[in-house]
Parts: sequence; C-alpha cells; structure tokens
Amino acid sequence: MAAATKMRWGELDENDDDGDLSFLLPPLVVTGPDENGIKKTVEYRFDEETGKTVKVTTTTRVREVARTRVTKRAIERRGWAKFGDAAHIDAGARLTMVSTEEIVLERPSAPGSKTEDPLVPKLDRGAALMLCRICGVKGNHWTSKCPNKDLAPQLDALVDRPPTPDTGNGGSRQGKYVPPKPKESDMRRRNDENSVRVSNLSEDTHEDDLRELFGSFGPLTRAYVSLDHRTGESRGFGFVSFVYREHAEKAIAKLNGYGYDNLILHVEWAAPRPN
DNA sequence: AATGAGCGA
Repeated sequence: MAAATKMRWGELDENDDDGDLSFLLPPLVVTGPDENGIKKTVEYRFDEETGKTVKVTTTTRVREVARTRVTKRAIERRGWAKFGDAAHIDAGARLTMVSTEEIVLERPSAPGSKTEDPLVPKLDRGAALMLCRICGVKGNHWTSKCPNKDLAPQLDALVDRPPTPDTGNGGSRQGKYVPPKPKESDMRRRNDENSVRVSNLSEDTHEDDLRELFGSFGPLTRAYVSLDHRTGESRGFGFVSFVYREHAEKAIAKLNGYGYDNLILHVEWAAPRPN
C-alpha cells in the first residue's frame, strides 16, 4: 500500500524498462487548448547522447475538437482559477484512486472454520464438504456421482408423480428413507423430464422468443438456445422445459411443423442430457 | 443436420 501511494501503476508500467529514469524528470505540463485551439505542452526529456536534460515545448493547434465538440463557453471555463482539491494537486492523478479498504476473502475449509471436521478423512481441500445423500457420509463425491446410485432408492420426486400421502413425511416405516415432499420453490427447476427439443430455429431466435412461443402452453422452467461458444451465435436448436408434462405434449403437438421466422420448427421430446 | 450449462445439500 505504501509503495502504491508513491508510485502509481501507470508509471510503474512505463518505467519497467531498465535504465529509464524519465520518472525522475518534471512531469508533462499541458496548457490549453485556448479559444483559438492552441495547445502547449512542456516536457522534459533525458538526452542519452549529451547526458543532459532537455526541455521540449510543443505548440499544436487543435482544430476539430475545439470547433465541433467543445463550446466556446467550455473553453472559457478552462481558464478559471482552480479551486478545492484541484487547486493544489494534479487532478488527473487523482482520477484513479487507491482504495485502502481491507477486503476479507473467505476460503472453503479455511483453517479453524467450522467446516473443518477432524472426523472427516482429509482428501482434497473442499472435498470433505461433499455429502452424498446415498452413502450418507461426507466424502469425495456428490449424490449425482455416487457409485452406488443404482442400488439407491428413487430419490427425486417428480412433479407429475408426487409422493403418495402414505409415503409422505408422516407414517414412516422403520429404517426406510422417505424423501421429504419437495417444496413448491424446488419443484420449479427440479425436473428435467418435461423438456422438449426445438430445432430449425432461425439464427436470431433467442431464449426470450422461445419463452414467448412456448409459454402460452403452460409455465416453463427453462428456455435455452444452444450457442456456439466461440462466436456466441445460435446453433439453431434449443430446449424448453415445462413444469407439467401435459403442457409439453400440447406444445409438441401444436408447434412441431409450425412455421416460425419463415422456418418450419421441429419440436420433439428431448433426450435426457448426457452426464 | 444437430441433444444444453453450471451449480451444490
């Protein structure tokens, strides 16, 4: 911090070259442009050959700027005496501020934090935070990556097949895990089943367009257009997920073969996304 | 013709 107040970044950059001592010289002084568009700069340079400091004065006439952009009144204001901070410091130098505020960064598993559990085997930092719902232990994988996935009971309650009342939170049979009834807020994005794939989209069809087009059939959880990672352009297909499967069915029936943006849409059930 | 991104109990 202390160094930063003495020497600013911009200067450090320029003076990185060895032997360039120009930062020891008086700074460049610019006056004007005045009402005639005359700008003067006074600058000091170090002449390698003579080993002497030379003063370089440049006078230029700034035509375009003075005539087209800067009003006469504005030029007049430049002549005003400086006041406030600007009266005794180089105002330009203060445009970039050096913050003295301390910012505390939090790291996962920071030493001494309560996530550091001595009973948990130490794997990678942060790995111990991964709690698999199938294995029921903190370990090195999430539920979705669990090697025992296939042996596990069905965990994800789907919107269209909600848990029946008798398997709900209440009468639990002994030892059997009963998934809690999903909250309304979770149901909205949980289910990928009701997704349709839309293709033959025109280049300028965006997600909002898909929302508008498919949203009339029922509530959506998602509208997505596949983009080329490099160019950001649409790849001409996308996905729309519905809250309710029946709405997806209706959208497919109605929109498949439907002319949109002078192209014929192709709408079908989306294949499940690969891992 | 073509099957998506990134997050985390």
